[in-house]
Amino acid sequence: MYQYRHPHPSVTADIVIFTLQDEQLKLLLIKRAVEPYKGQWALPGGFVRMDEDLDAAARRELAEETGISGVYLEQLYTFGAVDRDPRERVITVAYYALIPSDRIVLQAATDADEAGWFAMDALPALAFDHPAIVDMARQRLVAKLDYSTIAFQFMPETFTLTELQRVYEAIRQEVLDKRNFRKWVLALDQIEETGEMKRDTASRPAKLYRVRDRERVDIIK
Amino acid sequence: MYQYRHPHPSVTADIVIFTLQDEQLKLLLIKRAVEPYKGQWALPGGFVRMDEDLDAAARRELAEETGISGVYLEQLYTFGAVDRDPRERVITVAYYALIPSDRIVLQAATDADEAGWFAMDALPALAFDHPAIVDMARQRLVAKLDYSTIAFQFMPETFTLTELQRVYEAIRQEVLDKRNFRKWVLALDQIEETGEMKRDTASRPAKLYRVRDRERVDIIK
DNA sequence: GCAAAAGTGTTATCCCTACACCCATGA
DNA sequence: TCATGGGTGTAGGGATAACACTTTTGC
Repeated sequence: MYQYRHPHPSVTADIVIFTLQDEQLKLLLIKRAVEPYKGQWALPGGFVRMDEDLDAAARRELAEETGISGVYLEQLYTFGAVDRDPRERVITVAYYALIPSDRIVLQAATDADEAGWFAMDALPALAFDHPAIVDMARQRLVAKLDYSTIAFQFMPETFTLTELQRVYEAIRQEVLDKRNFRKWVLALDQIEETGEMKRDTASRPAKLYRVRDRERVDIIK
Repeated sequence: MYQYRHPHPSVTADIVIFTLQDEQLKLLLIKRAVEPYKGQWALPGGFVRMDEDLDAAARRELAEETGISGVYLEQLYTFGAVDRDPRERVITVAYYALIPSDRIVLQAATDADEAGWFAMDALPALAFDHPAIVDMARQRLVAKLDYSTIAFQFMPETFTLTELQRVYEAIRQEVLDKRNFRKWVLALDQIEETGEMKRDTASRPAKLYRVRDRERVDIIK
């Protein structure tokens, strides 16, 4: 048992895990195996251990749910309403992560019945205050499209300009002008031609590009 | 005594309290009365109570240190490195607040020896990881100048356009063109003439303005 | 009348937007 | 040869940036 002179809250890390699949923005949810909200869908997350930093806790949860590491992860906001968990005071540090579309294979879930990808416009009912967390994450992502290179984090190793444009269109929910998009994205000077072509389609082959510095997300403009 | 099956961290709320004084961006620090870092300057802050939301904890600390309420307050980031406090695991939810320049009179400090305003370019050594918190708060503030009306939160009830310009210049650390600044700020349609003039100076009187909706911080552009 | 700060417009440049047709390939 | 998506340039409009002199007051 652990004893304290004053009451302490629990602290968890929850993660909004985004990816793009079928030209749709999707996120990973798990079905809760225990009360409260047993059987409902929720964000992956869990308690922050005493010997790990907040970012490390988020990365660990991400790895446990998806088997994925080395992706973009950013702290979103901390939610701490007194009654957000019916059992006890739980403060959650929310993160969001972006998964390249070629790495979305899920491994067997660990502490949940099931896990699955859901399109943003067809989400099931969510447990706790998770709807508010998801909503803030979506807003942050949309905002960052405009002033950072965050969208590249969704792309596989190589990709065509049209594929990249579809990513922007899916997140911003609007169609973009092809010529203007290409001028803009090339002017960013963040992607380069690989020299290869994408040949599998039944039309003219498209040039393949790669991101110059995959690790880095720049603030632009 | 409070007992738990698993260890729990402490959670605090720390606040970076900004104001403008003598055309300088300043922040409020308190001198620590207890170990660790006894006698060093630090951000105001304290434990989040079990029955108060995070924002409420920040507002309470702000009121205790300054006697001020009803000002702009925003969550900044949550800092939770394992060893950021030498005593025990302490996770802090950092906030920043903006105080109008005519409300900076401090009341007697409660749980600190002393409190004082320090110019950003002449800060003393700070306790814990507070330098990193202050740095992030300054960056957030500078960024928000560009895309929100946050700077109005520093202004007193009425003010001249030149006084407003000095605020932007102090935060951005650069001089701005008078004509362009006036065109820009008036086009925002957020301030209006009071009809009064500022007469106390030994030069031509200046028109006084007020903020249309003092409560609100708009995202612009 | 002089010092000190307030107030005021125009022009050039850059960036963003709108817009339509030809090209290379596989079937 | 046809269907499919790939690839390309220009012109107009709006916003931003540079820039200097006159006005009003107190002393």
